[in-house]
Amino acid sequence: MYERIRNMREDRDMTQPQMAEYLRIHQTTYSDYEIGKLNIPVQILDKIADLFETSIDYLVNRTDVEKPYPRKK
Amino acid sequence: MYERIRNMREDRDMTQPQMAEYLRIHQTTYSDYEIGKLNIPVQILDKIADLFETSIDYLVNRTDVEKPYPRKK
DNA sequence: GACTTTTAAGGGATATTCCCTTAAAATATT
DNA sequence: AATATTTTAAGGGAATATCCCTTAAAAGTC
Repeated sequence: MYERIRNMREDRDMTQPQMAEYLRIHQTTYSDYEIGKLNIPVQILDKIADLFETSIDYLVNRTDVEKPYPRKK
Repeated sequence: MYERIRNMREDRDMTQPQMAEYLRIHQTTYSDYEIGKLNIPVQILDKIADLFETSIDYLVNRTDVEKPYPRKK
């Protein structure tokens, strides 16, 4: 379901437990997100976009432009 | 909470019932979103970004660039 | 093939969601 | 400036979704 997030994670050689720790959630919850079993809350997408240096729009397949607009604040 | 969404809606002279109809949810649910009482699901943000011709990143205050990323597909 | 690492299924207590009714606030009309 | 109308938000509850736990299944290593 969220192929892009999975691919970007693997590109960075990160495991689901590592992602879960960064996001402060359980590994199985993270797995549920990647699979698309659960909706990913925007707060989580926000953190993942920061980590991968991209936009939420890219993560959720709204655009093919990977590079984010300048980060606010 | 989601000042930006509220402001963009008002800029377009749209009411909450109109937004709710477009999103196919109840007006009170939409109000809950704008106020920040409820988390806005990404599917809803997606539709709002389309309607306002901007990005999810802009809607949720990740960037100050209002114009949307090139739309996919 | 056993061992380790990584990912996903099953299941359940709890938290959240969404909508309903209704109230309050804002705006328009006379 | 009172009243009617429109717009927005509070309270509350049934239904749903979430998150995590345990455990199992894949995938990778020796």
